[in-house]
Amino acid sequence: MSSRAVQDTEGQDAAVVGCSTRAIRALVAELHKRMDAHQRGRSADFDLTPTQAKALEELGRPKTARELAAVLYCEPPNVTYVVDKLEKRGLVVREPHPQDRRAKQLVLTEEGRELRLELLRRIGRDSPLAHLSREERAVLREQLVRALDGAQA
Amino acid sequence: MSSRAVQDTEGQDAAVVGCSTRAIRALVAELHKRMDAHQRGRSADFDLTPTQAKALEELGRPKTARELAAVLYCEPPNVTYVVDKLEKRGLVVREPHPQDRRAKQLVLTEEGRELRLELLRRIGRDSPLAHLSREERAVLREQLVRALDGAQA
DNA sequence: TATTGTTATACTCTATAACTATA
DNA sequence: TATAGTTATAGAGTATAACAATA
Repeated sequence: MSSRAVQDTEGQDAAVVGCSTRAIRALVAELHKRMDAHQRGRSADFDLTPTQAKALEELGRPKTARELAAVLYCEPPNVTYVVDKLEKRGLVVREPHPQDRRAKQLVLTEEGRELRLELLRRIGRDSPLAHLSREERAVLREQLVRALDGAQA
Repeated sequence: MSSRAVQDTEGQDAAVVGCSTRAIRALVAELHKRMDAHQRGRSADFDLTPTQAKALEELGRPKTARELAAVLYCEPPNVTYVVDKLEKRGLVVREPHPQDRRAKQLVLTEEGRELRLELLRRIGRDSPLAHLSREERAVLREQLVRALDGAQA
């Protein structure tokens, strides 16, 4: 990132200079891209697509398909799609729901739980944020929470 | 977001509590999602897909197709795809490159320049960050830059 | 021989609609 | 009648391979 001055409204560098909304959007997008690329890479290390990895993470506790759809921000048919693949690999099983016979509980197998923990460990190590001290991460977190707080969901 | 305590490694709430790498990843992803949704919505207001809008933004200065591909993080065929649509709407023209007759300069038309500025103005207004003061944005920006600084690209 | 942009094509991901079995 | 999950299908969006023009 160069630090060429803000010359005009047309310059693309205006996006990363100053503290305009647009500048912050560019920075958030860049940070997200790096963390996402990191997670994508580590997921691939275990032959998991990013969505499969996210599903595995979220199934630390059993969930129904709809609950999983909610946290993955996707529609139920996609959960079927993802869970099919995890089930074929023996990482997840569909169990009958104790209260509602229409629903199913998605539960990690022993192998699924192990892979989940390995994945989380791997993602945490050599993360794009590894160079920050605990204090720096706390400050960053504080600012992110503040930014999210007043924003409309 | 509840504030249930960090109970164990399996709890999904561990993702948003504390200042672990994972917690920050979740926060960055959430903020990015909101800003992205906002931009998607404002782009749609002008009948632009997010990628078309991003291309329009980046063409504040003329670029070749490969340069545009680089900033859009995509492959050249997709640039052809996007530029085709922008050109049909009269927002962009493909001009011969002055130095290299293989390449083309992608240049905004007068209409394209106007739409670009309207779009940027619209995105800046009522942004998800509008509730932050100028000082708060400055602090947030400072932390984001720090996080990006040492991270491997 | 390498590179620019295009065409043709395939693949991934996600969404909608229709179906079943329960509630 | 409404809801949970599945199936079938279609649509974006993106990627790879082959090609023509030029370097």
